[in-house]
Amino acid sequence: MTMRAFSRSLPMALMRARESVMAEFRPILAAHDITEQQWRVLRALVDAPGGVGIGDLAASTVLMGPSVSRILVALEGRGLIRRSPVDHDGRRSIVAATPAGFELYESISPASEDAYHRVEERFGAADLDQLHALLDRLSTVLAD
Amino acid sequence: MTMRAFSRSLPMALMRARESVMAEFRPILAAHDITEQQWRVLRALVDAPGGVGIGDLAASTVLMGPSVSRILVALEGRGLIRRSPVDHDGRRSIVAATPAGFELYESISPASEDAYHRVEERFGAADLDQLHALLDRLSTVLAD
DNA sequence: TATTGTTATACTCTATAACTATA
DNA sequence: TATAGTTATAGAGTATAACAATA
Repeated sequence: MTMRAFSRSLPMALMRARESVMAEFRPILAAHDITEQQWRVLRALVDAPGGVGIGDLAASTVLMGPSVSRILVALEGRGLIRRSPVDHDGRRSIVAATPAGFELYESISPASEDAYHRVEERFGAADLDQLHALLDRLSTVLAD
Repeated sequence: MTMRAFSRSLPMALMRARESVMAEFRPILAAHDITEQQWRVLRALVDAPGGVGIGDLAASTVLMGPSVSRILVALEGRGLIRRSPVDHDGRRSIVAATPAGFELYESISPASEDAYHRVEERFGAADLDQLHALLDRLSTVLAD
């Protein structure tokens, strides 16, 4: 049985690719004093203007519950998000971006879009579509 | 200009895919009491039996220098790697896996190969090849 | 002076468990 | 009892700067 070379490691390939892409995005986030994980949360909230439950938020951002809790405290402290109680269930709460949160998102978004387009330009739009499709399917078939 | 949906984020897609794949590998590493990053280092060393410089090791494993330093201390403490001085340059050292390091690698490797084959089976060998090709090219075109 | 590698520091996230409040 | 979310804790990595040794 032939051993796969180190470079054929799928997790490594995915990580290297992610690192390469994030190198384009990281300076933008750093300039706005927001971590990658905080940005993931903010994006998820902007994408769901009606608000999201905290458990769902953790799942959609691929973050642990405790991490989400701490991130929400930080974002709340900056006035970027707010929590609302849920009727008939005092355990839950719904999180949503505040106007300031949307504003921060909008101020970061153009540079982020530019970075994405630079990637698209260098890599090719068709290949990028194909890559997205493959990645989504990989995540889907491996999900239990 | 249409906003890309949250789910179209390339870094997110790469991370989700990596998470899905790592879910297959993580229990194997945990069972051998080795972290993901330690495993990356060990694999890199097994892949380069002649040894590698520490700077090159950091680059090839996508780890920071200080992280590599600490990981090497840990692996050295378990007798899995050794350092050798480099002739004519007292600043450098070469790191290589010890027999115990190769042995640990060999004891983990079969389960790791199995996991990879399970992924291949569910995802399709041809698509996996194509994914690898796209990921490698993405990393290449974005490398400065 | 520049380079290789280690050490120091502050911050963040992971991962698990314990805990609180509610259902 | 089970669930949603927070808090506590231990461990590891990120990122940068400072440092020692050597070139």
